[in-house]
Amino acid sequence: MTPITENELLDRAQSIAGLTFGELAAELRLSVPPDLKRDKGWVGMLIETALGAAAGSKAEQDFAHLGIELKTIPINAQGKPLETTFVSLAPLIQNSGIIWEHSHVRHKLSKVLWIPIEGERHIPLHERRIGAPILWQPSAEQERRLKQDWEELMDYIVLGQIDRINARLGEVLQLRPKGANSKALTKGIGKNGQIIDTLPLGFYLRKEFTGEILQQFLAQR
DNA sequence: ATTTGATCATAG
DNA sequence: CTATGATCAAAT
Repeated sequence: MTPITENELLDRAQSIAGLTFGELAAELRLSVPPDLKRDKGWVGMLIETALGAAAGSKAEQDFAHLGIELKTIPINAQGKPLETTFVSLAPLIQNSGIIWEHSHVRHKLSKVLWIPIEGERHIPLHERRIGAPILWQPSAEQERRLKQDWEELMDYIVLGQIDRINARLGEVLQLRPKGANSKALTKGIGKNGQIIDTLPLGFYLRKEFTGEILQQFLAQR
């Protein structure tokens, strides 16, 4: 049952707020793993299922007809993010001519339904609770910062400087490995413009940025 | 204690 | 491998 309207999606998200993972999983007849060590995406799938997102879909956004991307975000008791947020893989080849306006990062972040979830490891997984949903669109200033980082990071990639990339670059957006392990390889552009084997990289939002989003909405409540 | 780099499961 | 969903854990 996929939500037809934005309000329907929001209502459904509101209705699961306050539930524990155990309670929601029971309703959906899903089993709760002991922890997330081997099920890192379990909470995301749980929430997707509960809200009617197409499971395992390859679509650009979870609710493409609504133009909305769904993201869970683990928070501590103070409401601050415990992890960075993966956005999308970075295009390491055939990327000349790609501009911010047409980027996957911008598209995915154009409208996000954030579901804060309790993420502290001392709370048993089945007892962790789901928070109130936040429907967010980047402000002009937030998008400006995202664009600035994206352009800086893409320059490294396009100009054959992948070897100089690390997670310290970027104010709000960073590039980090995104693969099965450190042996997973993909094609990239080398120092002399040649094709090389290199680690796949993904764009991630820094915790400070997502923390700002959460605060922005807490302040208005 | 925090951040960077590494890693896990699944579908196609 | 790419893309979905992310968190783990070694290094700092």
